[in-house]
Amino acid sequence: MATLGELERAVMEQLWAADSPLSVREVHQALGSERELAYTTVMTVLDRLAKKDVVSRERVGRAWMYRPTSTREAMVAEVMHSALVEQEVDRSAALMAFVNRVSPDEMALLRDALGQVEERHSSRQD
Amino acid sequence: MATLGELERAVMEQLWAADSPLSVREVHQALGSERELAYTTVMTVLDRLAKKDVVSRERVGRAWMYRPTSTREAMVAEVMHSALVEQEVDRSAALMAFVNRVSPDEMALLRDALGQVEERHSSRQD
DNA sequence: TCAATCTACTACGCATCGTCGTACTACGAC
DNA sequence: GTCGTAGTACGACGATGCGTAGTAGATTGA
Repeated sequence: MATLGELERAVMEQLWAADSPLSVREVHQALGSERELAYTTVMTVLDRLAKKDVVSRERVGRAWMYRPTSTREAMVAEVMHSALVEQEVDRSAALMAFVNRVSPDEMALLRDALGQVEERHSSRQD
Repeated sequence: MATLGELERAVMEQLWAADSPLSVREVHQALGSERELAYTTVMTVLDRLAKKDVVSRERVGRAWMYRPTSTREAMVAEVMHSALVEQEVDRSAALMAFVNRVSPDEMALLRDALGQVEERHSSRQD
């Protein structure tokens, strides 16, 4: 579930960019500006994404409306975490390597995120 | 490069567990206790890993000796980071989601790692 | 010289993904 | 009520990656 194909990813872009569920036709048209694809190609991809639970769908009239099951950021976090908790890996060393690897900007963002979450945890005990 | 197959992963386990480069035969024997594989199967896998630059090899006599190109932890960090820097993703939100997702233990480790790296950076300015 | 060892190359089956066609269904316009 | 259009369901094909292994050829030690 971590790795989507290229077209699958492009379809997800559209769904994430939209603020409401999209039909196959809408995704097809949105992709149309970048690449020419058959309508059924988009349909197949959305179908596969639904089978992988990456998107969910809901019937509206005779059409299905598709939306992502989670935000892009949540998916990224999921990939990051699943890499970390891989068996046998030394998490401490892996996190050290990770922190060493990020840019200064990202490190600052990480520090902020850590601060916010820890603050939230402590304030929950009021 | 992020996703290795199951057998590829098992081979990497052996290489990471060893403290020196291993020959095909050694990897084959090391795997032998868990699963029965043809010698050439292991050879093929090591060959593919070398083509992917996940391992490097060096000739010793008529045989090749294989070793990982990076530690397991560095590979994990790499996967985590490449997920984070994916185009278009809101890094701040992704890092928030990540921090929210880890266990308390992992959060403590993350805080330590961040502290160590930041301290190292500041002390470098002496 | 001969057997053992090692590599290089090829191959096959299966799963996934990009890509699409065909067949069927339902609904609105005439 | 029929017919075209929009929509779905399902199947399929080629490429690629991976698990798996066989065969051919080279090299080396006895």
